[in-house]
Amino acid sequence: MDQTGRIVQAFQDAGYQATPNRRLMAELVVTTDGHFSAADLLDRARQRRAKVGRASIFRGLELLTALRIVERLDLPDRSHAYVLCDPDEHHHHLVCSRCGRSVDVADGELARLVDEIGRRNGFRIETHRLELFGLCPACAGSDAASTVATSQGGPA
Amino acid sequence: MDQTGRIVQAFQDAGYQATPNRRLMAELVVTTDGHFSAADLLDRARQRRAKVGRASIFRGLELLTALRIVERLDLPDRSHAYVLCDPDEHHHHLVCSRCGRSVDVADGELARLVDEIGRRNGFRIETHRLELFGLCPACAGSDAASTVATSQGGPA
DNA sequence: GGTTGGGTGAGACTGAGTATCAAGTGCGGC
DNA sequence: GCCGCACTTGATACTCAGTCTCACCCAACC
Repeated sequence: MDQTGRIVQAFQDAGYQATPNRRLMAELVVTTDGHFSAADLLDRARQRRAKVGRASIFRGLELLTALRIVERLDLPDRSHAYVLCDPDEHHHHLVCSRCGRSVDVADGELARLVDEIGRRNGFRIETHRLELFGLCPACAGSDAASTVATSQGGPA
Repeated sequence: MDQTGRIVQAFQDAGYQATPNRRLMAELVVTTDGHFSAADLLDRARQRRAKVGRASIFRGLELLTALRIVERLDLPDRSHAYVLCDPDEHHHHLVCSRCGRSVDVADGELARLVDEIGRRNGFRIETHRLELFGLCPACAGSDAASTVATSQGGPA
C-alpha cells in the first residue's frame, strides 16, 4: 500500500470516514517535500479542486495531528509548520532551514539525558521536545558550492 | 545591584533609554513567578499604572528578547509564553506544567548529542531548541500528597 | 522658543486558528 | 429504493497574539 493509502486506512481504523476531502489531504501531505503550513495546504488544495473550506483544512490537520501522522513544528522565526512523520515511535525533527525538508530523529540517547536533567533538578518530566534546525546535505552542498563560486568569481 | 537594576543597566548598555515604562517592565518581569504572556504583563502593568499601551508591552518584550533577558517558549498546549533567563550562556528550559516556574538548564552534554545527530544525518546544524515540561519539586510533592489523600479518603 | 528624535498609546490591521451553523453526504435499517 | 440520523463540509463570523501606523509627548540640543 502506498503512503496515501496508509493514511486513509488510518482514518478508517480510527473510526473516521475516508471522504474525498480527507483523501485529498492525505495526498497533499504525502506529496509535500518538507514542512508546510495550513495556508500552503489550502492553496494546493484549491489548485486541484475548487471547493475546500479553510475550516476543513484545519480540521483535517487536527485529525492528522491526533493520529500522529503529521506533527506541528515551531520554527525559529516564530511561525509554525506541519511535517509528515512516523506515528510509531517517539522522535524529534531535524529541519532544513532552507528547503524545509524534515528528517525524523529517534529519541534514543536523548531520553536518558532528559531523565538525568529531570532528576538533577528534582522535576518529574512529562514531555520534552527537541527541534534541530540547519542545512540538509543538499542545501549545505549547494551552499558550499556557491560560497566557493563567490570567493572565486567575486568582486576583486 | 538587584535584578531589576541589572535589566535597566542592560537597556542602557545597549543604547536604549531607561524610561519609566521600561523600568516597570523590568520590574514586572523579575517579580513574575514562572512564565508569562504578553497579556499577563499588560494586565499587571495596568494594575499598577494606568497608561501602558499594548504595543509598548510588545515592544518591551521584543527588546528584552533581543537582549536575551527573556526567552520565548512554545508550550505544549500550542500557546506561548516568555520566561526570564540568563543571557550569558546557551541553555534550555525546564518548565513546570502546573505552576509555570522555569529552570534554566545548561546545554552541556546536549551540544555533543546534537552534533552527533547532525553528523549522522549529514546536516549542518545551526540552532537547536530543547524544551522540557513536567512537575517541579513543589508541584510534584503536592501532587503526591493529594494522590495519597485521595487514595486514603476516596469513596469506598 | 524651535527642532529633532526616541518613546509612547491608541487603534486599525493581519494572519492563524476556532466556533457556529446550515447544508450536503454516507450509510445502516427497513 | 427511501428514510433518518450522524458525520462531514464550506462559509463566515469571531478571537487572539502580534504588527503597523500615526499623532503625540517629552527631553536634549541649538
